[in-house]
Amino acid sequence: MYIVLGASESGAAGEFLWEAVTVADGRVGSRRTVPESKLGQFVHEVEDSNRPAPIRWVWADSRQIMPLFLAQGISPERSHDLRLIQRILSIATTHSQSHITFAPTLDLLQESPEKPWGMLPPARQIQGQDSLFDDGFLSASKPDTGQKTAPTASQLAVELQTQLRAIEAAPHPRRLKLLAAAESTGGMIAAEMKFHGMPWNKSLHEKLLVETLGPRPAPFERPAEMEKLATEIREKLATPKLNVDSPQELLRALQSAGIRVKSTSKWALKGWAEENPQLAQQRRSLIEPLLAYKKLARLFTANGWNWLDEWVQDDRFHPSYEVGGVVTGRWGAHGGGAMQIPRDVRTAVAAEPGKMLVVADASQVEPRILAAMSGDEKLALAGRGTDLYLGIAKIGEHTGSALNERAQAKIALLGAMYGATTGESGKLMPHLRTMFPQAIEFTERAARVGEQGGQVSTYLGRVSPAPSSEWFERQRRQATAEDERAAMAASRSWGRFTRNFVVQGTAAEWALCWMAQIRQKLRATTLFGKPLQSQLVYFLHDEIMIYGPEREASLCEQIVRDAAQAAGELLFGHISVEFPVTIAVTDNYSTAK
DNA sequence: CGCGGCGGCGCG
DNA sequence: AAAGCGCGCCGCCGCG
Repeated sequence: MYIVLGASESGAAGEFLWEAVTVADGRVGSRRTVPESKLGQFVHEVEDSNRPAPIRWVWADSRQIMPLFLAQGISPERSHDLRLIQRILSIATTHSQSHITFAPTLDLLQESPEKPWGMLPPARQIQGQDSLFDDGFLSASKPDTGQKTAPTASQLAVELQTQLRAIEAAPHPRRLKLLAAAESTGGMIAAEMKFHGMPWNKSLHEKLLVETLGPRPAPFERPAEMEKLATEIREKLATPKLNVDSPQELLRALQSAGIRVKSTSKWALKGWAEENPQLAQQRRSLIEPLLAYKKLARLFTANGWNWLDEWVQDDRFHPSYEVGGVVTGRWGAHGGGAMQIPRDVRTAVAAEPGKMLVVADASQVEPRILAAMSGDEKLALAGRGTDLYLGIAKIGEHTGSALNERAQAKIALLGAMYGATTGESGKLMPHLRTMFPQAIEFTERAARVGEQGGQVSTYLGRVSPAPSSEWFERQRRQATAEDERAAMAASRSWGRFTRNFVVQGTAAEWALCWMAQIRQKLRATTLFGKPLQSQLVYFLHDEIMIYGPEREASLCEQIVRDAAQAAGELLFGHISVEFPVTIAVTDNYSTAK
């Protein structure tokens, strides 16, 4: 049963009124008005009295409603986030003639039941998107006035039914239903993570900053250690007024000093130092301070004192995640760079006394997903009970293949998923193809669809965007040899995108299911008759962090492992692909892994 | 002056 | 100085 939560139509003055409307078997049932301050209590009571019959709460936007629940001390069990699901359905329907049902387009995506993707019609059939809600109908408040103009429960109930019909009419309703549930749970988890925050020891962080940069500088000034290095660099280059932060100035100064690099990047500088060991010591002694300066500059600007002031309150880092913010369905994050916390800075992520961090990292998710999607039993077997890359190397050894080392296996497999053609990865590809023809053929089919301007889909049904009209224009007009070359390059490039999309996107779906399973198990588990206090506090593509009392850590560890395998089965059913997880129970993030 | 693009670097 | 995917953030730099 669904219960839709939207604005009440009886817009009384004073406290904001919500309305709850039940929807079951496609019919709207009872209605009830709930004042905002009682919303959490209402949800809690309804869930309790209906247990074990599942209730799925429906709302416009988790980002709006979840903070209300969390502030009232509850978090619903299941949900359907209309904004998130509409986005998933609408990408698939960019081509659709109809804005009522999404089904016709989804049918076109399906060549045959065995194939998880197919071709869409050519670009000229692309229509303007006719979503019901392009006007921001689903947004719950007007940014300019801050006034609530939330959609009513009745309006949302209509949208729900539209979405449910579209899902039922899809080629794989079970999969799309699972995606809707997982994505919605992701919406709740993201809100919970933001609410609880990640433990962040401000004084440890400050200690790290002072030790590496020196004391906090005055505004607009460089920290002492950076200034020292800058002075050293200016002296060695004989350019007293050089701004070390300016790539242009720096590049010119380097070239004047006889260091013939094409860019000032770390890689270029390291490469130059390696290629010219015979050159004067003074010149190489310049590279080191320069690299050191870059390292410090990065720490200072990205995760320095200003960052601490802005993002860490009361020893908690509260990042904003954007569920499905990446085209492939991965989460994005805005503000605070939650998904780029440098290794060195992780020392600041420390457990308080009596608490522990459970840091779990799923091993080689993308190649395992490839094995599962492509049904490549040999690749699945290579990863059973062991490191997948090592498993591949061992197979290579037994069969006398040139691909017989772990490092090679990793480069080759990543290259296959990214579309590498040159370098070591390109060289190893033929051997990989011989070993795993089914998996390799799968990635190449995905690439071919993209090269021709088609769209691909993840296993659960998230569809890749169509190329831009400029892309199609480039394919159409190939007057000169230069045009032809550009068209080919663009085609290949889009092929690499779709090739990667299916794997990265399905891996993101696996990760969503993993987290959803963890959340569910954490909620359902008790210790000495009491619910667990441990919370999911961080997520990074294939890694999660749980924070809670030390005594719960081993339980959490088991939950995380079980959830990983359960996620695989939820997606693919019973398959021979394993999803092993590396777990560190630690009081400091930097010591994990 | 503000803005967007870009080089550079952090993460998976 | 990457190759070969997906991101966010910072400072610089050129544009209007």
